[in-house]
Amino acid sequence: MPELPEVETVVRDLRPALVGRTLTAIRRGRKALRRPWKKAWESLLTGARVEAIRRRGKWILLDLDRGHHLVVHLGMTGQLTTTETSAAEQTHTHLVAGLDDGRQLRFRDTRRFGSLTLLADAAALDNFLVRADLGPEPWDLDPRAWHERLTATGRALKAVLLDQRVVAGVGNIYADESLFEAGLHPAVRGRVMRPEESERLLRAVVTVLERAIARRGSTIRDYVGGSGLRGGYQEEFRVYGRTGAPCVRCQAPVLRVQLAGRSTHYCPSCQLSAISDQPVKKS
DNA sequence: ACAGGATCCTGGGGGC
DNA sequence: TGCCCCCAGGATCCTG
Repeated sequence: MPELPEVETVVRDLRPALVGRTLTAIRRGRKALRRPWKKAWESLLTGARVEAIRRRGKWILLDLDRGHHLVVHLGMTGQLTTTETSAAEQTHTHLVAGLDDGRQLRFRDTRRFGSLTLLADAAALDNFLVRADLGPEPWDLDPRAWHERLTATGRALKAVLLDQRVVAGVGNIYADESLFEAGLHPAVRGRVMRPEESERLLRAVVTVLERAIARRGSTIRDYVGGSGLRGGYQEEFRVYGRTGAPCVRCQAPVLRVQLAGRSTHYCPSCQLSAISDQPVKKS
């Protein structure tokens, strides 16, 4: 579910609620998540104080005193929230951490594509992020390097945008919305991009992500921010999930195809491109 | 090296 | 009500 704007919203919500707090009791559920949980982490976390909370791509990083880092990925349906201890525990809650102000930090994830990992020190965190091979945050991308990366591949733009090694944080929603913003067809091959088109796409990605952050991300079904509030950007979708509905610019029906294994939504008129005539499987 | 497909998991919605 | 199929904000492993 959560892409960069949603993860950023969770981090911003949790910052005032967590920084300076000490974790008290830790309770971990029985079901496995995407990465194995080690029992020893429970005692390492108990008594640890949260020094900072940050985001890198779609990863949430909790910096603890004693040098540990708790790394959280929300997968498709993950929720990381603080709540009153008295709040009823929802189904699919996999971690509950007491806080020294009497509240609780909870991790809930219906589909269990998310993960919780405790890393021992800064070196282990560096190693973890190196292995994840994360590309730059969108606003740190050098336009020339971005253009070179695009033209070095025969993949469709949609596939490149979803590749966390190229740019960190973009997922299915914001890839489609960015391509619409840039007026580029999702099936265009990176190889044929001209410098001004690459730059237009990069600007579109940044613009769309910033708009989405301002609206606290998008809630389609599961997503909530760190305080439990839903996002609002889904009200501003121009193509994502609007199959068959009229394009907001030209009224042509929005199309949906499969691309890079994901549902892809676009306006065949506004995102028409002379170089986009590659066959695309209808779905 | 690269691209595409299958896979992990649960739940909701639509059609019959 | 039940059943079956398709769909879902992601990452990773396997194949060709």
